[in-house]
Amino acid sequence: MVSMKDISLKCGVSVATVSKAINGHSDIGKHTAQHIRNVAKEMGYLPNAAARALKTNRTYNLGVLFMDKTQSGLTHEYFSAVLDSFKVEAERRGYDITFISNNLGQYTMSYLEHCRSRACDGVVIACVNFNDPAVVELVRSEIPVVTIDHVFNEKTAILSNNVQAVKDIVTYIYQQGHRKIAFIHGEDTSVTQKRVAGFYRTCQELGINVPEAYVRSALYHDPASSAEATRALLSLSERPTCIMYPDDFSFIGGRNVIEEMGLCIPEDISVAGFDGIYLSQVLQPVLTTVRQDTVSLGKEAATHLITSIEQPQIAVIEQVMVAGHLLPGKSVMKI
Amino acid sequence: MVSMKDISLKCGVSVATVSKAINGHSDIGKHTAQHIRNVAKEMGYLPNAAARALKTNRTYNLGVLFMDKTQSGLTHEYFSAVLDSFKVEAERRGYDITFISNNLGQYTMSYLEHCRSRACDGVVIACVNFNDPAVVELVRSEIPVVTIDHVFNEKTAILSNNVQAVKDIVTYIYQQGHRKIAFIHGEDTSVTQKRVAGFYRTCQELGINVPEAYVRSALYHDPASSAEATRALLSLSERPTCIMYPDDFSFIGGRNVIEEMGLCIPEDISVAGFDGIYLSQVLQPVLTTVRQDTVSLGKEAATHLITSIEQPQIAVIEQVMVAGHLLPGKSVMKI
DNA sequence: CTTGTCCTGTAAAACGCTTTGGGGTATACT
DNA sequence: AGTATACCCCAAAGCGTTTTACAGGACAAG
Repeated sequence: MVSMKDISLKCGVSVATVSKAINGHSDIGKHTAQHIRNVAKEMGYLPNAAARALKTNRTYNLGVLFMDKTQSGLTHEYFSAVLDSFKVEAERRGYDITFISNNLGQYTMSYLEHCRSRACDGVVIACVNFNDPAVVELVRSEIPVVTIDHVFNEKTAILSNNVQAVKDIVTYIYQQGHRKIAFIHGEDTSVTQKRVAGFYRTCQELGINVPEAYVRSALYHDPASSAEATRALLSLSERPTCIMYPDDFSFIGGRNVIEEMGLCIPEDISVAGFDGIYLSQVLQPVLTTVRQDTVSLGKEAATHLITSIEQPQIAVIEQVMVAGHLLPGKSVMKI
Repeated sequence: MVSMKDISLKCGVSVATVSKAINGHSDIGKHTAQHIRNVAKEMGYLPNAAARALKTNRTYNLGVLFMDKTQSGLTHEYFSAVLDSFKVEAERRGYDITFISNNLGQYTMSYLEHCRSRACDGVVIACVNFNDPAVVELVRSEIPVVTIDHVFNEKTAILSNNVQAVKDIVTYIYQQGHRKIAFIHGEDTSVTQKRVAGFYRTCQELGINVPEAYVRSALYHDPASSAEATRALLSLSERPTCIMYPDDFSFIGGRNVIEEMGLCIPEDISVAGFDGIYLSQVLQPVLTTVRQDTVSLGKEAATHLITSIEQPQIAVIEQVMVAGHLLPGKSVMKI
């Protein structure tokens, strides 16, 4: 590996000069600086990230804490999409990303310790159990953090506007003429709470009565539990005319039950999903759902994190709302 | 951040001694070593990865090159699953993982340059265009590399046994009594070639005649193209009794067409997928498919990569086959 | 001619760690 | 007692950068 020393030798200048030339400091003559840069490129010079990090305490490395109960936030399409967008923006700004975990080799280290040992410049947290003490420790630390879909008072949060999204889709369903709308929600998280609240409030605003039996609990990303909830809803004496699912994927479970009972979507029963994943748009009929803007979520997260790293003075703790986007589909019938 | 120097001061020994004690070198007295380790833990010491890397030229960082045409290998369930398993094994062995891309900030650097600048100890490559000169450059470099689902002569490859997998599922379909089996394959890649070859060979071994019209081309992960292929197959004068799809997800497109034509799976037409993703197992009827063992693929990749890093003398360039696993499902009818 | 100022460039220290090459001290062996 | 042998431990160099403090020269102003 060619180092600054090699360049300095070839150019007949000191390493200090090389460093400054490469980093564009102003106290090196234009001519010399350009020459040094040319030679550097020619020799295939690459900055040694470790050395730079050691000296400056900046690694240009962002930590990513992504994990769900099954230990794999990665296989969840919504989160992979957010992560992917985060990655793109981070790289555009010159940052690499590294996964944070709590066990490296024989060591068992906390998330915070892992970040510190790798000297991450900042961390994005999503898709984890936000009550985990190890997560809380990280959030309370001195390391810049942004969270996705969860608010901690001390750090910036990027939030999908779940309340608005639910409102939009419920309103749409209402406009299609539905008055008996059932809502299957996921397990208890802050996101779920927002959605449930949004559902009740919107119904109230629209003057829809919501029988207790119309609101049921299931699990995210788990068609089986949604299937069960669907079965319960369809066996009510007063059936809903439209069922909303925790997410597009879970809907598959509901769909199975509906077909099993010989009912047709949307003629006999209307349905709606949440997330707007690829799958939802290739189903027949196309699922009515609301797309979470994963691209913006990831990008906003990266932007805010990097700002709070590079310009701590202007960085503000805030909650950034990212709007969803209704995808009408064909699964809610006009009645 | 507490450093070895702080510990050395507190313990009244030299930093050299601290380093050796912490790294378990044998030439430090048992008693002293233990004491130093205790103090280190007590003071919350964490090794500085950058300093260590600078000195030893080992970062305990593995590069991951994952990307498809849409710039996001991440949102592809098969690859995310492989990556996730890779990550788990790498972390267990004490390695972090970092994504490799070709643009960091204003710099545009090749993959190889990126790896070198970050001093990755090794790289795993999957889900990319293996003809890309930048990828080839990386593969030909001095950096340890393993590839997934593609063979380069100079590096170890981890391969899902596509030939065997196709053979297994075709044989199963045959045993269910089918003789008119159609095969929709994905775009032309080495994986596709293996599968197509496996299909033809198995059919030949079983004595099945395969009309040219029964083998059709579509795209991976693209229900629309599979839908089209399905339409073509179903409009043949001599319809196949079973259709095999490029992957489980694409099958959704075929399924739509089949339902649209008022046909039932599997009574009127049998179908089979490939991959064994979660979705395939929650569809009704459960899809007959072959699960690619993503966990083993990721784990093997990590294991081989780390071995070739840590024990270059015993590491051998080889092709590791990972067997698939038939999931019979209910979508192929006994006839 | 002196002083001050700008402009370029340099020397050297420091970041935190690992490792080489001894150097003491105690124990064992002649 | 003298010498060899372990056994512990240390000093210092060096990994590739960045940065501070400063030096030399040119030039303008006084």
